Amino acid sequence: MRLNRDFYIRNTILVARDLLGKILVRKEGKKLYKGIIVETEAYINSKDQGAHFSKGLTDRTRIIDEVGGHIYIYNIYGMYQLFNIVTEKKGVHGAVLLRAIEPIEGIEEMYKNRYKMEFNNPPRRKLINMSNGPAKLVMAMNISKNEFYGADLVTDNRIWVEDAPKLSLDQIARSKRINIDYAEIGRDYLLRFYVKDNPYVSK
DNA sequence: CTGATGATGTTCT
DNA sequence: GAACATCATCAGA
Repeated sequence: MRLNRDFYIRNTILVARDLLGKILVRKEGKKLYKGIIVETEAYINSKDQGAHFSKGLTDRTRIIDEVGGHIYIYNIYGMYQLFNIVTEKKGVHGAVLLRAIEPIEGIEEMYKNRYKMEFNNPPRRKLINMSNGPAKLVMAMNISKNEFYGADLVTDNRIWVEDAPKLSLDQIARSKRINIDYAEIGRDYLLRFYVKDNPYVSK
């Protein structure tokens, strides 16, 4: 079952936590890719200097004004794109960054997307490296800003999130977010969530 | 295994 | 002109 609007329009931190264990599904023609979401980060209100929208929206971030469930993708470091899910009601700003997934279906195709190489008995190291980071999972699932900026996970037929049993709190760990040391207010917030002991969680 | 470094170009000041 | 929600690669231990 696809997650519906009600899931996404809640408090951003709850959405970030509850996305753990859910299944990100990407359909590309006849190919189907699925991965368990194992790591997320919440970006919250205007006091959170780590959030791109802390000083108001720009052309890059305009979609964050939309109702929860829309996709916010942005370019970073010239060569990468990061995937976020807009949260909260329309007009309330919040987003969740997906930082890692555990591939469970379409693995060989995802491997080709990721490495531009045939899947041929690869070492475990390379399987883990397929999607254990925010830009890596975007490459594995062949998601691009051009095609997916502003798409709606509640209605789109190329991408959505499937429900799965809720994880227990003792399966979930929490920490500071990665690489936002520049944010004097916000860098110490415990807004990164990940599945304990899952090998696909980023290093 | 760890830490350092360079790649690369859009966005914002 | 600087900053950047990252990754691959390489040197050293």
